[in-house]
Amino acid sequence: MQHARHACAAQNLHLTPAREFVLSVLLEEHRAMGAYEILDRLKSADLGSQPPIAYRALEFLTAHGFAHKIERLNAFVACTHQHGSHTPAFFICTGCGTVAETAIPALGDPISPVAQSIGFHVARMTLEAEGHCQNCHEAAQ
Amino acid sequence: MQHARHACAAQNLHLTPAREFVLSVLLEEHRAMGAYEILDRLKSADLGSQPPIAYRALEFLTAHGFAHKIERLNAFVACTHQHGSHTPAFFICTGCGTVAETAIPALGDPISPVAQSIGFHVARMTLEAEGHCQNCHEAAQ
DNA sequence: TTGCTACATGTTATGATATAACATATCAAG
DNA sequence: CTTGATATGTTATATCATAACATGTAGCAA
Repeated sequence: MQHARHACAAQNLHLTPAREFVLSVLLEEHRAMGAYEILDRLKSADLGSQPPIAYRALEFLTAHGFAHKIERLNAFVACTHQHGSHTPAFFICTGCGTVAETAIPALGDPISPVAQSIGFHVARMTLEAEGHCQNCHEAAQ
Repeated sequence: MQHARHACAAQNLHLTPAREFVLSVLLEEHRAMGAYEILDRLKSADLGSQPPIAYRALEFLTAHGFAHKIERLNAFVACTHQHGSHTPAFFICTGCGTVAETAIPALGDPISPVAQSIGFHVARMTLEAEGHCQNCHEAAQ
């Protein structure tokens, strides 16, 4: 949150009330939330009541790397890396719903070699793993 | 297609007319198609007119590895690998819409080490890259 | 044959996710 | 004080997906 405020100030981006509120909700929950779940929170906070309000805030946050969309879930999470643009990878726990994030550089970009071999120019990529986190895995035993 | 018929016979799976038709459409198009686009084809072929028809066929095909869902696009492609269960990676061309598939083993599963380090047990994973294929990249120059 | 079971399909209705389009407001720069 | 860029408000609708229940069909066993 601090980080986001600083980053916005530095890049001359407007972290408006709705945007800041959505980010704070995502940071607190630390899980993937649907746009309409977020919209409910916005309603409660009197910051808007219609879908575009939520989608616009989410678009801003994802465009600037403060949040990411989890495609498998059609849902959104706060970015837990305090850095700018990067390609994230996610571990989605189907037990408790938490989402852990890691950056692709930590993996050594797995697809560049393949992409190169077929002449494909990658603009964006998504890596999402579903399974159980340590807690939920132990609980399931 | 041949492969699918054989695989179904071998595993005692029913490749019914609707399922076979959907697979043949996906194989011919060689791109990601939305469920409703597929449903239109089913309608034209008098094989059904309501969404569940398409979704059921797609569920069968994806469950048995004959097709995959592209999460980024909420769309489906035929599997282009003649093998059973595997984790696919996709290269989605935003120019022409074609989707190239490669199997994760070819990449040396990039996330196992990370997953292991945080105690995460991966059940399924998705790797999708968006960009331009060689043709479209050259055309854009 | 009957009746049972499993599987597949037909049908209606609705839920869930997302965006187009246009109006209004805010604010800083010229 | 008006212009342009950005953000918000509002209505409507597009797009994607599934729940729930009814019907059909094929194989099998009594």
